[in-house]
Amino acid sequence: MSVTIKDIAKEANVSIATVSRVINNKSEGVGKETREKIRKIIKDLNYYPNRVARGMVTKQSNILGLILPDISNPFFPDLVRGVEDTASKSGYNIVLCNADNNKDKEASYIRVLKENNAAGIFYISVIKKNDNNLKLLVDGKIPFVLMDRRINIENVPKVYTDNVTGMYEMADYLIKNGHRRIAYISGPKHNSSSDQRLKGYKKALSDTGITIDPDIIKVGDYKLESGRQHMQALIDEGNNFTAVACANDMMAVGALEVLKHKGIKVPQEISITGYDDIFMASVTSPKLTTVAQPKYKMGCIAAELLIKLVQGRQISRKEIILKPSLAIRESAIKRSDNFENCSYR
Amino acid sequence: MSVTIKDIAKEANVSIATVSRVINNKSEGVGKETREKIRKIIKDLNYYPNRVARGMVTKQSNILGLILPDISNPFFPDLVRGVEDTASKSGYNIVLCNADNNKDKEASYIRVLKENNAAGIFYISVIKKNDNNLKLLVDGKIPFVLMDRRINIENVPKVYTDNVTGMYEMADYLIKNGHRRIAYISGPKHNSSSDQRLKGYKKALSDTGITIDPDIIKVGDYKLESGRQHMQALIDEGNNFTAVACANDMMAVGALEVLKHKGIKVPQEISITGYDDIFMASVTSPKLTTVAQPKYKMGCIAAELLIKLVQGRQISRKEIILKPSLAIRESAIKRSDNFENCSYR
DNA sequence: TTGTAGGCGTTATCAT
DNA sequence: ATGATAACGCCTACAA
Repeated sequence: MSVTIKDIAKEANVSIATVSRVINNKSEGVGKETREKIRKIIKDLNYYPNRVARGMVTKQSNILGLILPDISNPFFPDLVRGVEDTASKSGYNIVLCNADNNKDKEASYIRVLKENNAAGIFYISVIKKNDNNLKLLVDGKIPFVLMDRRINIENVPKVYTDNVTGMYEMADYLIKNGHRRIAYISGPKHNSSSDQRLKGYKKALSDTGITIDPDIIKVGDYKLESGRQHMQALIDEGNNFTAVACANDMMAVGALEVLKHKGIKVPQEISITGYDDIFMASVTSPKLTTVAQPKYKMGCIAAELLIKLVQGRQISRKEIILKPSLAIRESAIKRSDNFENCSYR
Repeated sequence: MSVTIKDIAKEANVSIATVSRVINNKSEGVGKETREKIRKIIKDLNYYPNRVARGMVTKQSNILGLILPDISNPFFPDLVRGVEDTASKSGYNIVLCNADNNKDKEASYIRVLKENNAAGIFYISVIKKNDNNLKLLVDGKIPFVLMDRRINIENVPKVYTDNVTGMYEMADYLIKNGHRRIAYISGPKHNSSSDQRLKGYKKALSDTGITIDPDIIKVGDYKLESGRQHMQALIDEGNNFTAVACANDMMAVGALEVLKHKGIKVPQEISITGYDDIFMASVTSPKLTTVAQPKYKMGCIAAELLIKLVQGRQISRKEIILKPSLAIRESAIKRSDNFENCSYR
């Protein structure tokens, strides 16, 4: 049995109310001497307050749930670190919930989180406007912030990066480097980030008057293997292109592999780009040119937001859009003029 | 305010005791009809039990702390996933604690975890026999298991992989491939896994009668940059070697980069190996030959262990040693006979 | 300045 | 088969 407020009270010959006062640093209501004495005893007995009991009466807790698809996905650790670092600075703990984008798992986590009296929830998921889990959150009156994905739901705090602009700028960069035939390996359909990025790609092309050719747009699933497959297909089908933009780094790495395996020189013959700037992007060869998201920062900001919410403080903006930036490295360069004679044709 | 057991009781015209009985599925003590009625009301009112309150009386919680250095380190996500997956299957939640191997941070997390009445703790850290935080855990009578590192402390449950054997086998593999001059880039000193791996390397060499040459043993810090630096140094100092074994993949990736940059062919001129088999190892070019640890499995096993402990059940073994295995890929091959004429000499 | 007592949502013991 | 009630550790009016 651990030491409780009662033990301290008994030892100090005061009431538990007095002890409680010094524990909570109530500035008034305790004599200086008593305070000192109690402090000493607390230390001697190695007492620490029981947050669970405290939570019962204050209706608060320092537990924040973090629901995300999968911590093994290299995109998330940085973001999670950001969340955890700033949360812990304010005394909050993070409960990790890997839900694999599975609605049932998410619902189950939400429930357990509620049962545990979690103060708030970070929610990273493929969410639709009328999502049932969203209702769970709203009806449960539990503060939450949506992260990473741009979702068209009003009145719900969210923080994400501008995926349209990110991919727009990347495509634009390719175009400015002379590329006209730019293949695209997209993420899964009906996934907001994926949709947004595709949109950015298309917009950049049409803004420059380049025809969008469905033949060189492939739909992958954000995983490495699908990058391989679609790169393979792109080549096998005899398509004509000098660059390929991938909707994320994983697929770009897969695509790069295929290219190298075929003896096609990157970036001399074909330029290739990614998205996310996961750590791996900086160690491939050639190093991957990609779109960097401020992942860690996103985590920090989301945490600050949620904590304010939890504490009932005002938040200035409900929607925070972070700017992505290009990480120009080695995998994309100026189109070579004699690309017609590329080895792969 | 959320629905409580009282609301259910009132609605059903029974006492809270009865409601409690059906909530906890007590087989006896409730009439069939009453039970049905209560079940329905629970559903209708969308009631869920408050675990915090329950914990107050049962002295239990479903919260497990996971103290690790840094989730951003690519080695950990898989392991964490293993922990979380099996924990959640048994209804336990994981509180993530990134402590950066910092004793104070760890101590602070341990404290908060105790305050939150955590049921148990996974502890991944560079721990010494008389570590103060260890005492905190033991004195606090909080069940915990040590993970990942082999630590020489009795009577404390631990699960880790055999690092000596892992590196022994890798060095042996290199030797069997004709290498005699095998450089080594070690992890930091006084780090158990690092020490063990170095030990394995040395043992493999001496078992074969190969002289250990301190000149080609460098001490890094497990980070990519130090792999770069020491590879550079190895070459600059004009050392003679045909292979270099690195104590982890990160450093191997850094070393590989330097080699490629210098135009030295891997593996034709120099073989290189890593340790850990993080995802990245499978996408470098050449793909990294490395020592694979069953990371996910380690997480699962540790979780099973801790949960048993928490539930007061018997555990069969206090120390579980997992076997590493070689992941033979492309970065290490047979020593070429004319290595004397390598381009880098 | 300090103490008393009620209550937070449950479980568990003991009656009925 | 059910109900009343103490207890878990703490906070917080309200009283003294």
